[in-house]
Formats: sequence, structure tokens, C-alpha cells
Amino acid sequence: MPTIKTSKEEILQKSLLLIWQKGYHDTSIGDLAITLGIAKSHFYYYFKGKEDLMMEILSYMLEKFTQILQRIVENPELDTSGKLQKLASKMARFYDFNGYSNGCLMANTALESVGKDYAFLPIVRKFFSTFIEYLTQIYSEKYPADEAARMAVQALQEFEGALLLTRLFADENYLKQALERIASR
Amino acid sequence: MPTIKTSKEEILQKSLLLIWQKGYHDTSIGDLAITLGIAKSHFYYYFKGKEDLMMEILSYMLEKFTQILQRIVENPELDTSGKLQKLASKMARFYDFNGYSNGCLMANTALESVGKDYAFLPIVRKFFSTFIEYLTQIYSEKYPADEAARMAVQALQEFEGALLLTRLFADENYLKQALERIASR
DNA sequence: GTCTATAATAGGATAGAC
DNA sequence: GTCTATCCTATTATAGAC
Repeated sequence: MPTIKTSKEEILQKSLLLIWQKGYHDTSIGDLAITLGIAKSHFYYYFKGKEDLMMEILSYMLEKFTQILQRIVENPELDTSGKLQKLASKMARFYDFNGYSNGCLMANTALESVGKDYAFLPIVRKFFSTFIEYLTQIYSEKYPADEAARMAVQALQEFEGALLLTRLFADENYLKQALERIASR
Repeated sequence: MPTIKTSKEEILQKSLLLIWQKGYHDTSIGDLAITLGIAKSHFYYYFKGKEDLMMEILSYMLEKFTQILQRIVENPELDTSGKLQKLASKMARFYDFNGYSNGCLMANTALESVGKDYAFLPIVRKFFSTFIEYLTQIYSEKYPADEAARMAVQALQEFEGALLLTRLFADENYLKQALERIASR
């Protein structure tokens, strides 16, 4: 039996972080190999190619994120306000690393893939539509359906804009204030 | 005297559009050459390199955008609401091409350059801080200074988020509705 | 101002030994 | 499961003729 030194899971996790930081196009297999401490070619033992890796990363993120949202929305112990609070704190932890943020991987990917023939687009779209759906569900407990839907879209937009500014100016206050605003509606 | 067939201005304009669509990393000198109808190497007659071109593009955008904002803010014939309306209609025309948007070049660039050693960052930051400053000035006519500043940041965030969704889902309604909201406050 | 040719390198990917 | 060696293509950039 062969010795497992590096697991696919480990490669996925570390690659995710690097691509999140540097962006898809600017992260080469070589960069990944150095970060992972493996030979460049060994990467292909785990993945068909760079695009294949990215698909797995995005799927992983979508799944994890959907889980988080689902648990909050379906938690019977939380009222509307509690759900929004919980969501905000989860997001803050998820996107903020010691006051610094890499922005939203999905948004970054979106901007790097729109208009091209990448397979990434459907999964990125799914991410955002899922986000809006769950948020609409929460706001629906307190507001009429159409109003809730509008609020969800607005909240997502503010959130993404805040992530952009947080990253660009390396100032987590944009993110924190946006989340406060969104949770208090 | 030599014959001028292609001007630097023309290269700049056309390059801007292509990079806006495809993104900086995914646009090669070769791509540009094809679009411009020139030899690949001829590009270097006008620009020191790709990064040099990008700097000029970003400077151009910053200048043009600052002009637009300045003219609106300093127009004595417009009241607060009129300024916001004017701004919204300018933005809609600037960012929306026949119902499709390429998103915000500055935001796209930001996400492609943050965390790297690119010279782009200062100019992208300047763009966003200028935007916030002018918007704060407009809201200040109607709201207290600190409230106006907060509203400006929020408006920018909604706007950028809306551009993201507009591009991702190829649906200009996100942009239109965000602009309506921002202008009516 | 524009082109052809070419250098130089980086990046994605495969073959095959261990 | 991991490595070295290698291939191939794309891409940035330069040299020099017209």
C-alpha cells in the first residue's frame, strides 16, 4: 500500500486560498506547486487540469455556503432578526481574515470569466441566485414577498460592494458596517 | 513626414474596450493586435508594454470619470435631486451597452490586481475615493455630513454590486433599479 | 509608422522512472 | 504517490528592414 503524503482534499483547500488571493488567471500550476510543496507535474495526478481544479473549488464553495445558509434559514429556534444576525456573523468570519479580506471568490471568478466560454459561469450564477433565494426567504418572514425579494438583491449588492472596498483599501470596516446595516433591516 | 495610419488615441480606446470585456490578464498583446488590425510588435511602438498600456487606460478612465462627476456636482442649475438624477443617467449610459454591461473596469482591475505588486492599485483606489467624495458632496446638501458620507459609501457599494449582477446574469435591471434607488434618496 | 523575423520565457500538460 | 525530464503552445518583447 502506498504512503499518502498529500491528499486531494489538502491540495483543494490550499489551492482555494491561493486562487482566492491571486485570482484564477494569475495563479499558475507552478505557483500552486510551490505553495503545495509538490512537483508541478504531480498536480496532474489529482486533477485533469487547472480548469478542473477550479470547478472542484467552486463546487466546494457553493456546497459549503449553501449548507451555512440552509442551516440558518431552517433553524426554528431563531426569529427573523436572529437569523439575520447569525448570517452576518457567519459572513464576517467567512470573508474576513484578521481584518483583511480577499473579497468574494465567486465575484472574483465571475469578473474573470464572464464573456468567455468557461464552465465556471453556471456555478457562479447558482451561487448568487441561491444567496438571493435564502435571503429573500428570511426577509419574507417580516416583509411582503416582492419587497423581500428586492431587499435581498439590495443586500447582496451592498455586501459585494463592501467586500470590494474592504479588499481594495484593506479596511474591514466597509464589510462590518454593511453587514450591520443588512442585519438590522 | 510619415503617414499616420493608427493613432495612439485609437489604440488606447479600442484596447480599453477589449480589456474591459475580457479582463487584463486574459487579453494578450496578440488579441489587441488582431482587434486593432496591427502587427503584434507594432504595439510596442506606442507603449512600453502591457502594464504601461493599462496604466494609461486607467488614467484615462479616472480623468474622464472625474470630469463627469465634477461637472454635475458644480452645476449651479441643478438641485440635489437633479444632480442625483443626472449622475444616475450618466452612469447608466457609461456602464450599460445595449442592455449588457461589462461591469466596472476599475472594479475588475481591482480584483485582478489586489495582493500583487501592480502599479494599478493607487489609481484604482483614487477612482473609488473620488467617487465617494463627490457623492458625499451631493448628499451633504440634504443630509448631515457624517450621514452623507455613509450614504455615499453605501450607494457606491450597491452600484458596484448591481454592476456585478448585471454582468453575470446579463440583465440590466439590476443596474437600473440600483440607480433609481440611489438617485431617489 | 508599419512590417517580418526572432528571441526569450512562462505556462499547461504528458511520459515514464522510482 | 511522487519525481525528473520533456514537449508544446502562448505570450511578452526586441531587432532591424522597408
